[in-house]
Amino acid sequence: MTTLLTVLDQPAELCCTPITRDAMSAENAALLAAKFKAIGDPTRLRLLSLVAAHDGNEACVCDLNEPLDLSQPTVSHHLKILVDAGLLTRTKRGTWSFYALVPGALDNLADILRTPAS
Amino acid sequence: MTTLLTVLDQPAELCCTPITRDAMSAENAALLAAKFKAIGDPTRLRLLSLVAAHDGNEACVCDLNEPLDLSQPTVSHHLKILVDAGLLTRTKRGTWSFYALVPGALDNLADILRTPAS
DNA sequence: TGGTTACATCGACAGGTATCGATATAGAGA
DNA sequence: TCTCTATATCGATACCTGTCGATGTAACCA
Repeated sequence: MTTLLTVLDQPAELCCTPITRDAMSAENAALLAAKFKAIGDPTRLRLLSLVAAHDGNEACVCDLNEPLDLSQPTVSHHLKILVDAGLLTRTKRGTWSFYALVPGALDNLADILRTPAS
Repeated sequence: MTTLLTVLDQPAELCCTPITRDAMSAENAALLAAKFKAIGDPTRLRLLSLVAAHDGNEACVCDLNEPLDLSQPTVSHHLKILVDAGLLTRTKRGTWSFYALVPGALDNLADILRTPAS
């Protein structure tokens, strides 16, 4: 009886009473699924990877468009989904938009997946 | 420059050359996204949680149907997706089907999300 | 053999999503 | 102000997905 899939994250969003054992509530499941769904897409995984590979975990859109072989609106669409999921932040500097990893966001998701004993 | 989102898993599926730094390849992204997509659904997250909450990380379908408030075919559909993603295994004993966590599967996904330095 | 139980599969349908071209917006520079 | 560049948003479309009732299947039991 491992106590898997606990909910420890989302301190920003006022929700999610932590469950340390037993099954996951429907509300927590919905909130977590939204985040995993955001990274459950090849393009968005690559975008996260590209951002993480840059200095300061931050990248300009101009650096993200070319390697993906997708139209600019499509890339912008995926970036918006990652921002809405709380995984990236957007900062505008001049004409350029910079996307950065939200510190700890991916680690929080990792903690949920890790089995204690295993 | 963190070396995030490396690919360490899928030893069973003959694929995925490990990338320890730099951006993720399209092939790895597709394989990983398929797994994250499987857990990117509230019902499937709850199913994983229910299975993990049972002794031996194994549960009978009869124990999984009732707490979800979904039809039996729908639950069966979600379980199949989790099996296809390599996260659960199915074992038939008599009339009953038992689903169990694949050892290490979720931990491998967690490793991919974890940022080294952070 | 026939019935019952447990579960998977099928077919259909509604809603979601990834993608694109076209367009809007907004900042920089002349 | 006018233009150019960078990016977001819009509208449309094709495809995917979650859900259900109906049905198939296989094991157990009488």
